[in-house]
Amino acid sequence: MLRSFSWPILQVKRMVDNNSGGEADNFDWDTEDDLEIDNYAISAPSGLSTPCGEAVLGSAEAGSSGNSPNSKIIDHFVGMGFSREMVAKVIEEKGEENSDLILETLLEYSASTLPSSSNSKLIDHFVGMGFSEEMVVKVVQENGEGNTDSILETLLTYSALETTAPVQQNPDSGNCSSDYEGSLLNDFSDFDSFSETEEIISPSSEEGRKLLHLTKMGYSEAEASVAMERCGLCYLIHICNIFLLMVGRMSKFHLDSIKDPRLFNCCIENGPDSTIEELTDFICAAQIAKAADALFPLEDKKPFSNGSSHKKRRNWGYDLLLRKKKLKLEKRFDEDDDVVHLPNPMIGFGVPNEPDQITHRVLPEAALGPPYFYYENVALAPKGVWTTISRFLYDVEPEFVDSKFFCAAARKRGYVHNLPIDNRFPLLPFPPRTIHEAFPLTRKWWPSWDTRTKLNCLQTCIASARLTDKIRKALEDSDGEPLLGIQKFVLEQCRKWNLVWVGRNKVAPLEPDEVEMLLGFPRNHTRGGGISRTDRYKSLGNSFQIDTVAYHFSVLKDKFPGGINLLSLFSGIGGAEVALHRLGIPLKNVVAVEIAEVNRNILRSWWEQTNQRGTLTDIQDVQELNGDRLEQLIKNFGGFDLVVGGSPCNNLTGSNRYHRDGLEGKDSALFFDFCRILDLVKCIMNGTKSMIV
DNA sequence: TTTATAATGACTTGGAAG
DNA sequence: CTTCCAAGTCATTATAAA
Repeated sequence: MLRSFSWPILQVKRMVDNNSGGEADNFDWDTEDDLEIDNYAISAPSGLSTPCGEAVLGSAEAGSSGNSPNSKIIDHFVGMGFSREMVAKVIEEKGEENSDLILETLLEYSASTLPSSSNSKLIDHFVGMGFSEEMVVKVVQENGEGNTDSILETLLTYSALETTAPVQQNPDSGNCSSDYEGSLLNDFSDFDSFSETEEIISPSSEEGRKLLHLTKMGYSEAEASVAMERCGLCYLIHICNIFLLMVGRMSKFHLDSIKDPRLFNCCIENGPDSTIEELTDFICAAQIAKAADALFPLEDKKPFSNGSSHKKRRNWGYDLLLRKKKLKLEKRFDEDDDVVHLPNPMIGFGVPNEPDQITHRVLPEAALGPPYFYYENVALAPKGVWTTISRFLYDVEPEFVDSKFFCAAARKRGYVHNLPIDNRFPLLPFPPRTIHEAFPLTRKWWPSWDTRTKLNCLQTCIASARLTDKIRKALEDSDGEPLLGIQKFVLEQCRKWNLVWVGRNKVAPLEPDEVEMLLGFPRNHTRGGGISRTDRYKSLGNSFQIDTVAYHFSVLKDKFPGGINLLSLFSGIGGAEVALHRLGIPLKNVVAVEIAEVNRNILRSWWEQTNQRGTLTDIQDVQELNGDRLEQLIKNFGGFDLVVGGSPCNNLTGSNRYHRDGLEGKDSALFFDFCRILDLVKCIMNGTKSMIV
């Protein structure tokens, strides 16, 4: 199942490879824009056209809290990417009761703005892969719609051969016979407003130089220069996606809450007059141009001296923005793609004492170390999340493992890493593998009808005393064997809250030290030092399962007998450090980045009481870890051997009923900082190497 | 102000049943 | 094939207590 995992980006890359005869600049940058805008108009409150964070919020609120009774449903569809005007009109026509009908009509209207395409979904599919719309339409006409494989083949052939085909502008872009010209014109005027900022970007102006300088804070020059070798277009898309994410963040949150140092500093340097357009436009243009220069070195060397090419590149960035919107939209009714099938049983490439071990895999070239990297997050994330994570991490297939194969509690996690997978070995002694082994005293009180042998995932909260009391009373009411209904209720709650039997009719949540034991940490690892009991549960619930992670890390023991330099992002209570230590891999230099002070204290005191001989460097926030800082750190001890991180899951996990927003969520978006930092480390280390060689 | 406590579903998946 | 059901999930928020 996992083997048949296919990553669309690979196809894009293949296309670029075929096309790499120095003619890649014939790639159609421009023509899709108009079509896409027609199809997926940006609605006004998306934040691109308003001057600042406060204003963005203001307008969004004005939009959602208006006195119109159906403003909520309008917002719903606007959030899906339709223009407000179109939604309002459709609701007026169809009423607001039947949301399916509304959606259908909206899609119909959107599709009707596509120029005479017989199957817009099919075309969008291939356009989404990176082919130009013209080419796709042509090929579909030639080959028919039936055989998608032959369409893809032909497209690949065309993009390899067709190096001199004139790029045809869509002549109908302003001639669209849609009922929504008003909204479309508005959208165009939004785009036009970007031209006002063009001179800011030009390096000939004072501000331009200042702003240009800012890019260095995130992406070093070295990075751009090796971008071509690394992964071609994939890299460009990567940069664009980071940008898109920032746009998303900016439109969602107050300007004060923007932590990205590039944007933040840009705000400061540019003064309070800076607008969202200026900031995002700058970052987009600068980064895309930078990447494009690395990609197409034969083209104009000066990134901004040619107005039209600059505009093309920039438009391509917005094209991507639109494309991403479209993807989101497609997900609503086309769920063929983007589904990662979790293996059953969830054993990844293999776990100790189980058959079906896989000891060989071929990693994409861009993924190869040094450094080794290891990324972790919840397996059961919303649809598409793991596809995105994998794409951003060099298309490495995630390894999904349930920690119930290592200890007495389940923990379904995905791990994306470039570690070798042969000759793994487990930590010894084995931890208790069943509830009874882990908590022998509970056996006496464990009823026969509670058939659990493993606990469910250890989370950050525990059951209330009222619940356990309720269970006790329900059981005391029945004499002897409780009624089936009672059994069912009790068992349901026990599974939900991981309750164990501690007395007659008495269930209880686990104690913090019991959680420590299950997760493989030393007893009292999180105890004392000023942390509250509530926060212990929270920190532990957010941590690695040591035996699982150590099993994956075990292959490093032979490779680094003299010790390891570790960059630990989102290090929490130090799961990675503890795992390596328990494997007997010496820790030479550890840079741990962790936002919570209590967690940093826990790691620090563990470091001191385990008599570590290396050095531990604390950093508060991943977003203060920029290129300069990393360059300095890497210079100090010659590079990192391993970069580990499990970025926040709270916007991905099913437990979150309030803000399960996916990778764009406030906290889970920090995943992209993991990517950014890993990128920087790779580039700096490669740069250093080539200078030495 | 910090900490503890209690109340609060949605979404996805796999598999059985029809 | 579709429909239904069971199971599971690194959580957030409001409020009371310390």
